[in-house]
Amino acid sequence: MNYQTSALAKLAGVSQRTIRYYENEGLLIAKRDPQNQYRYFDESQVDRLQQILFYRQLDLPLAQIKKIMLASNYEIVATLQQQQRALKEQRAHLDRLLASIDATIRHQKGELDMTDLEKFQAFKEEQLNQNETKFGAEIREKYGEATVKKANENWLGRNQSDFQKLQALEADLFKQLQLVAENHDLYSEAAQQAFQDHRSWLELAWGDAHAYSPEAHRGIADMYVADPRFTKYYDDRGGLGTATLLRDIINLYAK
Amino acid sequence: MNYQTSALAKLAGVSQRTIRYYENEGLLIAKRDPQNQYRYFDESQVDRLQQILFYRQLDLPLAQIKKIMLASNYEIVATLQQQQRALKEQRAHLDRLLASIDATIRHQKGELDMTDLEKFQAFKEEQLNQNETKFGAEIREKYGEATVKKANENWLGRNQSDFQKLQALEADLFKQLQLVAENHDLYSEAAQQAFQDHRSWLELAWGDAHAYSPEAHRGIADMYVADPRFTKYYDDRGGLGTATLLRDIINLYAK
DNA sequence: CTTGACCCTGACGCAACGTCATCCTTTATG
DNA sequence: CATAAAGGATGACGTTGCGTCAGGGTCAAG
Repeated sequence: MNYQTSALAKLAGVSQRTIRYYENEGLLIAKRDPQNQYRYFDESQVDRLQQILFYRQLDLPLAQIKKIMLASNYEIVATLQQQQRALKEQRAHLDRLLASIDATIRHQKGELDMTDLEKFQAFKEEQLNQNETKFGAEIREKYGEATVKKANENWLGRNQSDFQKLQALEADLFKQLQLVAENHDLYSEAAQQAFQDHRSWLELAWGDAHAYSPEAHRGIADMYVADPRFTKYYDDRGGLGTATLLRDIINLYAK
Repeated sequence: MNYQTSALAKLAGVSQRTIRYYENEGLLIAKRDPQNQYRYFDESQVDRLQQILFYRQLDLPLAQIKKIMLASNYEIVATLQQQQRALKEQRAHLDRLLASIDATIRHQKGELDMTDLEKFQAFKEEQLNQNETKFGAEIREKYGEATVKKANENWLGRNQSDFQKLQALEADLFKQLQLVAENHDLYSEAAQQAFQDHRSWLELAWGDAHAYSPEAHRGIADMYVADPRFTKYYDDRGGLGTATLLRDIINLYAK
């Protein structure tokens, strides 16, 4: 029993284009009528197509499917496990996005007075996870890929209580910065306290993935001014000039 | 303060190509130096870019982002909610795929004697969910989109106990079909019981989304023979010719 | 004045088909 | 048997969001 293109397409519930495409890609094999070039598929191809569609369901790229169908059982399992990891990662990604989108919606609705912190926090997590932020890029250059990776993992694995400590430290940091802004004294108690707050924040944020160093601390301080995302964050919460102030304080004490 | 392309790109941690692309798409606005066509972006564009990247994170297509940034608060929320639904759907999809892939891996490893039923079940769920199966297509033609949609939701929302009832009905169905195959009597008790089993299965599978009708029942019976996926399924479990037998029985009694 | 370092504008590539447009057979109908 | 409708085939462009050259003009420094 031979199927023509449209018959096979109907059987499998896909388009003719798909059938032809698969044949062109070498995933399906058709006999050709030498007169009119019509394609004819036998039952074995029906089975093949079913297999292809099964793997396609799992979002495996056609190239992989092609290999898989020639591969040993062992290799198939390896491929599937890899795909499994990829899908799990995707799902985790979606979870983060959903959390973020949810916060944003509630913010827009005004139901929740979402602080910029939350937004920024979500944004940071996402950026850290994707290893894409300039922050990460710069640190990475200086301290190597592995260190940053550990730091990221550490950040994401942070638990609720650490998270709250971080927020508390930030709160005090802004309080101190407020004082410094009022008395204009970089050598005041408040300034020193601000520096300590920020240093503690950093150490906690980095966890044991990366030991504190004054150089790195100053590098980050510079970014607070150079990167508008961070500048905006600090200026929004502490008033105009806060990012610059913080940078100056850090540069003064981080030695 | 004006940023050139590369400066803005670095700030945001994206490529120059991305910046130019966004400008071409009208998402960012640049002043041009009339002499050399150099782009210059002011701070407002930095903010815009941040917003764009935020929404891009949520996997919103650029076209949507373009609209959103001109839209009212209300419309933004609507768009975000839509996106939220889409993402949730994606997550559910991933969950199903992961279940399927897990079963397949264990099957390949031989750890689990996955019955074809499980595979088929997963396949069916997936197909139903995607509204793509020929089964669905044909029913849809006959009874309209809304009915099928309800049926699908119903199927997917099915609980464990219903699921087990369905399997029990199928088991009995195959037992009766076995008997009919042996005595070759379409008018036997077994044949009538098989018909009743299948009818009950159908009604349970459709839930209250769609009232039973003999025409639909016969349509489905025909598909059991026409569609090799279904044919294979029945023949594998009940022996060669089972699909045809079942179709004949249904055509006889469904009036 | 030359040399990099930058900027610009095309234009192709990617993944997996959907969707024409154009042309050739096969099949059905009058 | 002529013609029309139906179905098959082969390009080729469109889609999405950029990555990645290639080719060419521009600007600051030595």
